[in-house]
Amino acid sequence: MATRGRPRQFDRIDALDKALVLFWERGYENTSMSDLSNAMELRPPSIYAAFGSKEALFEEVVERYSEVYGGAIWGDLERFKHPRDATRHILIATVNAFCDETTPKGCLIVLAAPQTESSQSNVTQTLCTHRQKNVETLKHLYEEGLRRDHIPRGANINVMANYYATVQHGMSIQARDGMNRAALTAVAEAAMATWPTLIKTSLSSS
Amino acid sequence: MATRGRPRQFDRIDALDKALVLFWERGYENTSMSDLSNAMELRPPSIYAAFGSKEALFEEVVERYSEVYGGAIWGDLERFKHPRDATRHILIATVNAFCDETTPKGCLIVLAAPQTESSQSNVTQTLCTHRQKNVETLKHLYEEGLRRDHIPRGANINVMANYYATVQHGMSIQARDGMNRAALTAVAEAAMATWPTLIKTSLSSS
DNA sequence: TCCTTTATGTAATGATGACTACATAATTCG
DNA sequence: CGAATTATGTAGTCATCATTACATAAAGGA
Repeated sequence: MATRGRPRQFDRIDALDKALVLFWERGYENTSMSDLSNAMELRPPSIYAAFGSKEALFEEVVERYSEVYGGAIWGDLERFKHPRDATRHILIATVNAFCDETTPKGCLIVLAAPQTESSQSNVTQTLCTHRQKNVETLKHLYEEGLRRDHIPRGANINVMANYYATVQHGMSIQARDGMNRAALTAVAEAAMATWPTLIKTSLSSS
Repeated sequence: MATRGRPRQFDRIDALDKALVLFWERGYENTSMSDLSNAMELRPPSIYAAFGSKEALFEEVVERYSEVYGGAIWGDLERFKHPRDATRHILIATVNAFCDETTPKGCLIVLAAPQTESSQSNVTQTLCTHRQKNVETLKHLYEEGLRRDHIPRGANINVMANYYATVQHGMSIQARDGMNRAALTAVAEAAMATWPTLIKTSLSSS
């Protein structure tokens, strides 16, 4: 894009990834521009020139997080023939991601900002939207399962999607609170044990 | 205690409850002393005289929240003969609490502060401890169930406690994200549908 | 009544927050 | 080379944060 002028003296993606780790560890509010400046090894004007503002930087961090870390969980679900297998993969990949020793525990999308009830900031809106997107992904997965007769007609796929999303969100809290891989795996297996009952339409509501 | 001196001109509990609502809605970091001063209708010196500091005020808020709102969920579980019924009560009472139109959605203990990975503040420590306490309560409930043969020997009660705690934590996120009562109830029922499988010791790990 | 004690209100205080003005450096274009 | 353009570093700006100094008010004890 910009071919004129002094070239940027740092790798934009490298810097973004350093900001990502910081936001992931500490959350949005608890990470200051001063912290970011230190971690990214950049002076504030360079950060502002490259990313615009703290909020815009965070938005980019969330996008990158979705691609890099979300991809391992939500990407390429088509390879699973059965939606049950896809769901199990989602939960197990979640455990793997949340317990990776080289990254902060739990999910940035869930943990980076407390949801304020009133006067929603852009940051909380962004995170909420991303969480909703995952619920939608689950719904589409189960709609496809209905179409292919892997899930019986009459099963409440909204409930199914909400249920597995709820478990996954809860796992972020637990992982950050220190629950280990074995325990989280057991929780994932427990959630999968519900599958046969869940698809049997016995449950009410939307 | 203090019988001498000018008497306090406000109700300490009233003021605490007003602070509670604010912290519940906005979280710890997003609530300033200025906000609190307005909501509590007190000047900062009165707040500091009565509560010590923002952090100490928050600690008291968490205690009161546990008593008032936690009590409806975790209190008096002995009245249930079967741990399954107690667990169902916990989840349904959770839905009722999270969807009460007169209070903020979800749980203060889960939502009031993002868990920072490194350099844990006192606030995040306090909240983490309270969450762990709930897991312990579930464990004791299931230990008692084992003793009374309501849960078969060999069932992994740690997994059970972790699982239901995870679902409950996830429900906070979902409630704050806007999930309605019907949908949350369905999630609670889905979680209860796992019970028969959960007690059948088929699941591994701790 | 006067002294001690505690509470309140006004108005700071110092720290830290996000962000930027400005001078300088490094590049491309003509 | 010189002009235009973009990036960087220094050193700020202004707002807001939690907290408090100080003067005053309201109570009990002697």
